[in-house]
Amino acid sequence: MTDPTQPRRRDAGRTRQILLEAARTRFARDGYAATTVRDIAEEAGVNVALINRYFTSKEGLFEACLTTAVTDVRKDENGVPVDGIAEGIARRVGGSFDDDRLRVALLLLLRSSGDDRVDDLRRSVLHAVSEKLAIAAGGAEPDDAALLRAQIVLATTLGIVTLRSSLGLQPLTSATEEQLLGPLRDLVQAVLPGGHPPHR
Amino acid sequence: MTDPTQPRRRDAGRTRQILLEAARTRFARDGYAATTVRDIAEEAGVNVALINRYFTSKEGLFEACLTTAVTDVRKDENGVPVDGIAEGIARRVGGSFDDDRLRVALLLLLRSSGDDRVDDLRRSVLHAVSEKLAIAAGGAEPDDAALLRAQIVLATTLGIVTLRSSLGLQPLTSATEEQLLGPLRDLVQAVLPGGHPPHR
DNA sequence: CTGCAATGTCATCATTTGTTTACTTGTCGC
DNA sequence: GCGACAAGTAAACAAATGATGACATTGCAG
Repeated sequence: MTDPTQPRRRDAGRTRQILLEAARTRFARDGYAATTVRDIAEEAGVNVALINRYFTSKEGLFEACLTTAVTDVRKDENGVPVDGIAEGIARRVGGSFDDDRLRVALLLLLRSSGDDRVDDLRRSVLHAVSEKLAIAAGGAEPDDAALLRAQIVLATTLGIVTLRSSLGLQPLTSATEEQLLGPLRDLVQAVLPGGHPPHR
Repeated sequence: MTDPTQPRRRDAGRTRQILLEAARTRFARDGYAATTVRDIAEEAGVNVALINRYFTSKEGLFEACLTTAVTDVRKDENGVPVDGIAEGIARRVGGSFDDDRLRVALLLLLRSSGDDRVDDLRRSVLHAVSEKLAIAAGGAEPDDAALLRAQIVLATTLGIVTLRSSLGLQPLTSATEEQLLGPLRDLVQAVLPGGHPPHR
């Protein structure tokens, strides 16, 4: 009675991936504590016990999600041209749906499970991102002032993603990539060194 | 055996306030789901059952917290001069400890309990803030483009508060109000109308 | 085909969490 | 003082949650 057209098999790696995917979206959207393992299992269409089988615990699953998010962000960093920082941010926060994975990754970096070690990971990744940003804008090894400016731009990016995805604030949420580009260009040019002279 | 020097009395209003205060900080720091009523009661030094007595439920307590946050934000809006927007933001996100109440209020506006009605409140308040900001910058009734720019500045503000309080990202977290002022002045002047010409 | 390891399911457990109920203690008008 | 009501306490409950172990099923090596 089983459908022979479907190549459905018992594949541990596949269900592991499905679980990871479901967990990523739920953790990113609702946060760690508000997401139950049963929620994740149901969204994945998978038995609850498999979470503990493949990831030891809810904590372990969250850490695995964060690891994939870190990978996504790191991979994305490499595609950043020295110029076009504003364009990159606009695409990342407002881009089409197929870029949604990166937005989920960014949201995940804002979620905490309470585990100190995992929090250190989040912090270090965001710090690395701001460094890359500062270098892309300024060139050389950035000092604290340049890093601070880069982190302010990063704060803008994360703030926009948050307000769009979890608040639905209008018109920000409906703004297209093109509509975001103008303001973001002004912002990046003014805040990061390399544009207009920073101090008057 | 009770200490007569202490004017300690059974004061319903007082314990209600203590509960509210404790709940505000916990909800703002850890989020709704991650905060238990027992946590709040312990931090307040008060019996758990009193939460339900005075606020009906955990939801009710959260709503009360949000109401105080809304009041704080609304009150703060009035003190905003038409110029000095950047100065205001710098003071709000990086100001001395006695201004901490407003930062807690801003964080609370980012926390969700899952209740749609309360979420509408959060949304409407943030929308009102961005409107005030757009008007302070542009003068007249803002169109969508001006509103969008104001909301981007708001996103920056909320992003900075988040990265400082819940991530401890350095050097952003240690930056003083004065150190934040420069970049924020550049940012506000470039993003909001009224500074340099917005489109080149 | 057959055994056996891998994969998945089911039932259940111990805690935690929000809430309620019955009770005790303090406060204040009289 | 005293009694009635307000304020606070303690115990307990039901539901939810993360986790576990025994059992079933699949699929592949031999």
